[in-house]
Amino acid sequence: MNAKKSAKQREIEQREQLLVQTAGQILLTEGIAALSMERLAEELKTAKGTIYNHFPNREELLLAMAVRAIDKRQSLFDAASMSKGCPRDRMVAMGIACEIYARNYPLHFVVECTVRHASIWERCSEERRDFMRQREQQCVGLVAGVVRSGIAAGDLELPCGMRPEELTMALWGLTYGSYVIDLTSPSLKEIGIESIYRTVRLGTLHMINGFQWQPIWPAEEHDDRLAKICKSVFPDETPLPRVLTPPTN
Amino acid sequence: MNAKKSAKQREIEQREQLLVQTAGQILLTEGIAALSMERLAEELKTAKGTIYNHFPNREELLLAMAVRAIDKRQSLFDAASMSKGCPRDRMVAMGIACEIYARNYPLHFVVECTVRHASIWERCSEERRDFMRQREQQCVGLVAGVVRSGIAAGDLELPCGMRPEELTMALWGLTYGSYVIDLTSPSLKEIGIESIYRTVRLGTLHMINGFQWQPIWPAEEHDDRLAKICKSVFPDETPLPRVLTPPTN
DNA sequence: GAACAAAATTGACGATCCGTCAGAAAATCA
DNA sequence: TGATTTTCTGACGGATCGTCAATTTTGTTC
Repeated sequence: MNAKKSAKQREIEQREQLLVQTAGQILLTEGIAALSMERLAEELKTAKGTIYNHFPNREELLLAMAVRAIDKRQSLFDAASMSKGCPRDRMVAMGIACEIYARNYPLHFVVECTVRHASIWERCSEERRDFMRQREQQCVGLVAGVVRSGIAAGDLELPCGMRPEELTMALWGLTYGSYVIDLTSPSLKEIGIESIYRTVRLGTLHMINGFQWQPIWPAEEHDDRLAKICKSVFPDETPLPRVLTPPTN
Repeated sequence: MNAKKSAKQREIEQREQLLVQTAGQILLTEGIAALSMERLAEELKTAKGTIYNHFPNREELLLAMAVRAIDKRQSLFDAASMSKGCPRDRMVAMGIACEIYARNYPLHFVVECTVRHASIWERCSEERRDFMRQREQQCVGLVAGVVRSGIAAGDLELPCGMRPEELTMALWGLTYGSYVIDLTSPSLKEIGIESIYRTVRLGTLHMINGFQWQPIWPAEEHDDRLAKICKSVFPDETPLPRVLTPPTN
């Protein structure tokens, strides 16, 4: 009985996987406009009603995709937060996690941005929204934890009663905002931005330097340092290229 | 003939104003979902076709609202770029412009964010998109100009061949990203962020400090400095409150 | 394996909203 | 005033959402 039950069960679960996956494919290649329930049903050779059996509406489907995305992000953050080295190196690892996420998992990032929009967010069940909120808080918590360890180590002192979460927020805003603009802004090249990753790396580096988080190093050394941390903390991810200085032979 | 023609003409133009204004009201109070052409027609006691006489589709209406918004933003940036004082003070004025924009013109900011979304952007005419691109570039240009004047004055030296537009981009990402997250993130309070303006001010201040843009001042003095600049550059806007330190009597 | 119950699937359907367009109404002209 | 141009109107076709009664599939019991 259990075996047979799980036969159907498994089929359904498999379809849900396929569903989310196919939706992702469409979203990434043809944009959100092409992602209709009809289209999805057609693609999966099933009826529309069946899809509504998995998700009560389109928004919940998107949020399910977002949960997958934030799972990945959190796993990257986890690795960064548990990396060896001084607190500042761990914070660099956090930045690397973000860059890897934006570079190597474009679908995840697009989904996160999409879900953030009011028109979608407002129509989701409170449960799923709570779930997302929790995850978001956990991510912030991981970064803030690194800030705290920096303070504990005596490497960093925050001004004006600034809380670790507030520094986290500033870094979050910088990275998230930059990648969003890159995603949505028509013509960064024309403006004179060759690589958004350059500006994010330079921006975060100097913000942290501005807070006097020890040890401070100049921008010229950053690529090397980052590459080393990247290799040791994220050995399975495709390594990040240099973007600040040409390679030193 | 001219007088009579412009009678009708004026009526039409007036309606267009009212149209954009009403659309803004709905967008701000009830969200983008409530902003349908039917609803708008009803609100204006006119037929749907008449509205389509003004704008070929919903997206163009939104973009028209966005143009208004960016006009306002640009006027604030203009004032900042032409303010007296050292380059760094002018850059602070730019930050003030952003904060005023986000605080005092919430509709404008929401519209800018909305229009940025692919589903809307993709469906606009190339003319309007070009227009927006141009405006965006002009805004970046204004900020980059202040960076350049800082370099020219010998107050600032950018590392790694960083271009003024790249520093602009980093600041843009930080402010834009933070305000967007504030707008769309469910629960910043719970995370421990009492005011997004605090984190943006602290973040930008320390990033600029990190770049060693002279003169450097500590965070404790920032509120005072900012208030003074705000008062002198934007005398007509409601002044920004202190957010970093309590008032010193 | 047959009869029955439960669960899953289907696609037609009502509802909503977009954008169009032929005809009505209003404004302009001669 | 009558002709012509401009503007306005709302019914319509098309797309998509989400529902639900009917149907098929799956599971259970004897």
